[in-house]
Amino acid sequence: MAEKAQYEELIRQFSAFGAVKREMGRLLPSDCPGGSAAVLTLLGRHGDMRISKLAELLAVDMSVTSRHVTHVAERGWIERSPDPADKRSRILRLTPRGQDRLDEIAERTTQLLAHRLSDWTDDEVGQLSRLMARLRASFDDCRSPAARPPAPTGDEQSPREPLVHPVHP
Amino acid sequence: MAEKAQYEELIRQFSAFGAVKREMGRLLPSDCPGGSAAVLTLLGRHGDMRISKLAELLAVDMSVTSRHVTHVAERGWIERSPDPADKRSRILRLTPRGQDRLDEIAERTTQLLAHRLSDWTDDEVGQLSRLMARLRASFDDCRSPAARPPAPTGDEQSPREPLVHPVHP
DNA sequence: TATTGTTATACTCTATAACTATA
DNA sequence: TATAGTTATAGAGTATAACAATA
Repeated sequence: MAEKAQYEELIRQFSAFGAVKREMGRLLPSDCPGGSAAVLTLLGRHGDMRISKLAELLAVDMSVTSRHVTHVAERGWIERSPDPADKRSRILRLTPRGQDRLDEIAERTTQLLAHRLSDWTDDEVGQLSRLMARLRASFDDCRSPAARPPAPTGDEQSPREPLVHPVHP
Repeated sequence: MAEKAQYEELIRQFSAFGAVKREMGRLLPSDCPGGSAAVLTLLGRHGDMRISKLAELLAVDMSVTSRHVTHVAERGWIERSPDPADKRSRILRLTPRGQDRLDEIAERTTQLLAHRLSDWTDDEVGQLSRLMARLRASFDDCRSPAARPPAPTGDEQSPREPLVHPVHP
């Protein structure tokens, strides 16, 4: 348990982080805003899924997810095929063109980070990653305490499902 | 210099951070959205200043800052007094009512963090603060390389000016 | 001419609520 | 009745550009 002044300092850092986020957003292609990029990234990382699952990973409302998905689907970056197990659902899948778009975005963003964080050590980048993952987990845990395993205790970080989506299926 | 996979992981954490930010925003009073809270916080931390300075600290365009300032001024939380040294400018100052509002917001947000991060050590909270401050600095440095001291090298964190605004002046 | 600040406009992201279709 | 998804609407944040007043 930390002191109040430390929390206030942390909150200021949260606020200032917006500037970093906006600079990252500025290098996205104009036809692929942040929401679309997030959809492509999560589909590339976790593989095919339905909208409700994507909404959970994005941590936004399903209605928001639906709009992002429509945007990327209209550009041919994903396909929505019917779910044989549930006719209400559709399964989202990255298309080859979507994978290309994702690769391009990943290339741009990692280059920006490599440039900005050129004087950071490998370990420092890892530390920031880990702490931010844990921060997200700490907030998630409090959201639905009943729907989670008893005591996570450890440092569990990012992906709950390290699935890898096959490139160009 | 870190590996590409590490940067990609960090980018995913940046994206996921939005959920934390939104949850923090949800506990703000409805008449004091995030932009207004940021104005009050920075005025409380750095003391009286003009809009252009505030825009720099917020790292947003001055037009955006102007709107936020108008919002808080309309509610009597700050005063805009003429700058004797430059008739184009006005000096922003927190009012007692603004200070009360700020205290209330700080109380709510620190309580939320204290609850969510109850199992974090003092040191871990400090680490995250430091790394996020350095992240922001790394991005700032690249924005206007000519307008900065030659080689910051160190871990310099948050406030460039640790001024403290007198409470209830 | 350059700078400070304001306003108008447009775009992105988000949540809530109402709705359809299916379970 | 409950759930998956869509759409309409509203609100917050931001950037760009045009503008006024002053330096």
